Amino acid sequence: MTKSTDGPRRRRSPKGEHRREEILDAGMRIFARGGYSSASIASVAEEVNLTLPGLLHHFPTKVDLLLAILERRDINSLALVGSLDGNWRETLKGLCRVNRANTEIPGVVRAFSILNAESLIEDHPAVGWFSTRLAGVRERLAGGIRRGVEAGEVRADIFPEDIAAEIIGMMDGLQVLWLRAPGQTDIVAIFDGYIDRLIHDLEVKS
Amino acid sequence: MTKSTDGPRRRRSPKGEHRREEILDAGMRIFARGGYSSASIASVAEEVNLTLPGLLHHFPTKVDLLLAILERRDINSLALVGSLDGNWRETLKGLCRVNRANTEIPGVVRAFSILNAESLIEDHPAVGWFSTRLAGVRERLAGGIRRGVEAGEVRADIFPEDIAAEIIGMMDGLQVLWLRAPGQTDIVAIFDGYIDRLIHDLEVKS
DNA sequence: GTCTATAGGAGGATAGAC
DNA sequence: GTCTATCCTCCTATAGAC
Repeated sequence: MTKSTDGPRRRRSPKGEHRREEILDAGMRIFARGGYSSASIASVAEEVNLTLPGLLHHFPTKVDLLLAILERRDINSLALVGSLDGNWRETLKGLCRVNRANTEIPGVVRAFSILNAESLIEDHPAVGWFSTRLAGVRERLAGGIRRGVEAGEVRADIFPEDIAAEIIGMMDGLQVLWLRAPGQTDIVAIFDGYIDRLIHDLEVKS
Repeated sequence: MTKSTDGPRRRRSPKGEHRREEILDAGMRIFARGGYSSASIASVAEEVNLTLPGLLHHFPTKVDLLLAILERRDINSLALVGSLDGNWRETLKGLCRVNRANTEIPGVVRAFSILNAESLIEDHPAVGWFSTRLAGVRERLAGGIRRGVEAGEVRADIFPEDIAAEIIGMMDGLQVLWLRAPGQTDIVAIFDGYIDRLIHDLEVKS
């Protein structure tokens, strides 16, 4: 009853909790360099000055480590997801802010870009997470656009789900281009320009 | 002088040449399932009813096999690249045709989507190929749009390189979404709709 | 909570016969 | 051109001491 209740909180000692966070940070860095399958958890252990068994005490398997990293990302991005519920124009502008903020954390973007494609592999441990996440973001985005249609602000001859998929595809695709050639890709200007045109095209002409 | 001249042609026996093609096809299928690093060349050998050393006779290392697959893709896509040189509107419509044709070969799209992101990894054997390819396609695309500007058909206040990057990002990103949820993503309709709006937005208003 | 030591397995590549 | 047999390296994970 004291240990088997594995809720989101209720962790061990403060020191262990701190170690846990360190390991998650290091894991993110390692996965950012090589994705999941080609990365070794031994290198993660090395990054935090632990031996391999020492690390495995906190995360029994490599999959556990990956899922913990993904889970933490979910929690951290709740604030951003919250911004998907207001006015449709604000929603799209919010995505521009997310995109801009992402340029400050290329390591995180890198890890998730690689993991995103890698999770297309059958039986990859992250398939579930990315599928669920995609469905959720797409539904929220489509919902925002749909409310714009219902409010008479957005053209009624478009499909909100398709527009949502288009936007997500653009964000993800641009990130890969940006990571490959950062100096030649002004991802902020490109995405802002795209969203500006999209807003203009979606608006009901007055 | 007879063997050391390793030009693009000049292969061994007809039977060997046939085997070579079989192996490349099988390699594509295997990489489509798991990308490069998590795939084993032994499974490729199994697909063509060869032992591992038997396969390594044709491609000495795993990297050689990967590069041969990429090289062949280059040759096969020359026809498509050729279509990037005409009128800017036709160029963009040509991309729609490529996108539509891609829905017929999900295996190839899958392999290249995974490899594309995987090659972001430092020292990945495919970095060079994807970098060169991206630079080439982007330059050709931007060139087409630039000629549209010079012809007075396209607005002069846009950056052709940025628009080119935007389009490539959209194509690549949509492919990942489509591969993850094929039934819920009408990639042809979405990309066609995007290109239609883009053409409209780029046109100089008359 | 962290260590040493080690089991156990998979994958890439080579040597040499046919 | 294809095989059998083998080597070596790297990785995940476990056992058990401190």
